Amino acid sequence: MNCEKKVSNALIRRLPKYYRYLSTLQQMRISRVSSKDLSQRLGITSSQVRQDFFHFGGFGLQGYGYDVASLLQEIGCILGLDRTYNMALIGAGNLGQAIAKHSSFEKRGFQIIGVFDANPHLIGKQIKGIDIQHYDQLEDFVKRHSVDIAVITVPRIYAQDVMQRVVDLGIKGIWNFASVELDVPEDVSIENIHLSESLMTLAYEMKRKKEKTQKRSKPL
Amino acid sequence: MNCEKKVSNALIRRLPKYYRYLSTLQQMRISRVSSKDLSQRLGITSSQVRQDFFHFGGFGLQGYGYDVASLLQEIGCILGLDRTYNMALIGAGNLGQAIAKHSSFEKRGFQIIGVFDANPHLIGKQIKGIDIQHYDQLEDFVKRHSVDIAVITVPRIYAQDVMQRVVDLGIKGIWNFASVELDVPEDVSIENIHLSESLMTLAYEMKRKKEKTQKRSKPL
DNA sequence: TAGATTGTTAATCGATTAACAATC
DNA sequence: TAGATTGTTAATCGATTAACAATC
Repeated sequence: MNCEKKVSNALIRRLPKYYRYLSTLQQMRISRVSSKDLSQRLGITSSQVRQDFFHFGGFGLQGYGYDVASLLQEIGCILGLDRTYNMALIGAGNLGQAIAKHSSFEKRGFQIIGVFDANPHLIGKQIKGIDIQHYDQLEDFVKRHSVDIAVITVPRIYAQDVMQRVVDLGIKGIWNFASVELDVPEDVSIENIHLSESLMTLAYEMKRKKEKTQKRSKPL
Repeated sequence: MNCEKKVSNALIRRLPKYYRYLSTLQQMRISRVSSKDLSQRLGITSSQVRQDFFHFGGFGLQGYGYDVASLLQEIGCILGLDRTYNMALIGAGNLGQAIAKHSSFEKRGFQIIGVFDANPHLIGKQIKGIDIQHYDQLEDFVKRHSVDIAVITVPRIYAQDVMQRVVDLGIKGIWNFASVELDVPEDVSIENIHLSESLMTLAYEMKRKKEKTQKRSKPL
């Protein structure tokens, strides 16, 4: 019944924020929330909050607000968090190992079931009880296990090749940490974590704020 | 002369992408690029590319295109990459250590000069030749060194406190990896890397594409 | 009932795209 | 000069905000 209208990218990016805040509300045993509460917390207008939920059919009750538990469930369902995802991590360097050890994804149903690297010194070592296997064994592993998402934490120069291999093996989700724009086929989803882009954006913001402050303190 | 018109968030996010691609072009010794080339590479329209650069005054030459070297320099300057940034990393857990060891930021002028943690077992160990110091020594360190950016890689529950401390010490830039929305003062810039939000977005995209494929293969 | 707050349409705002004159 | 490609304005598109009727 929903999913028909186009969902803007901006809205998609807000959904996890709603989800996260609603989770904390639930932990705090708060059962009810208004669009105004939500808007203040996320720094947007209450109009937008209502418009966002209306987009998916509207989950609230006039004069009351939204029920935290059911709203959380609805958004979780929209986001596809009502299932688990198996992930294979490729590239067991510093970042890859840190991601693999990061436990908070598991709670949301994202579990790393295989770790791969091409460096022979790493093969056989364990991360969180998972053996690091050689990259050549990826194909075999994917055939024997259901892998939903490939986490790419290899150096940038290998990223395109790894992506191609992963796509050829039929994996439809890619979480890419290499700082390259990967061209994926239409039926494959990709999410990028571009650390250096984030730092550049931070530098830009800092520069702009500094200029503004200086201009204010030194008027002509 | 520039910086007067408002720069949209969407445009700010494109600047690092231009910058990165121009860097690779320069490495490949390609000295000239057209808005069409750039647009195809980044998956946007050439109109937008020209509009983007026009926003900052226009860096091209009619009938020729853009000079890679000078465009790179201009964008670097806009982004504030024409200087170096000293960073203090707070939270030397898995993710923190991985970030500290990640060498690619240094090349762009972002250098980690101090690492802090509250865990006594970590104090005195080294990451890339930098001693891990106790969090209590942060204040002293900031007084003796120029710290531009604080990298927050502590568990989410401590993030708000760490942010407050860092802001009180006069640091104007925060790179936050904890999955909370931090309320920073107006003169402080913050960039968030929200890994779990990224994963949720990926889950959403995968779900949507799956539905589309199923609908196509099983029409009523 | 009166008060509160959503659902929903319409208005506004801003970003993207189209178009073409300018000019190298 | 002719061809190419930007600079720049105008048109379009889409997202956000405003407003208020609906209704709990």
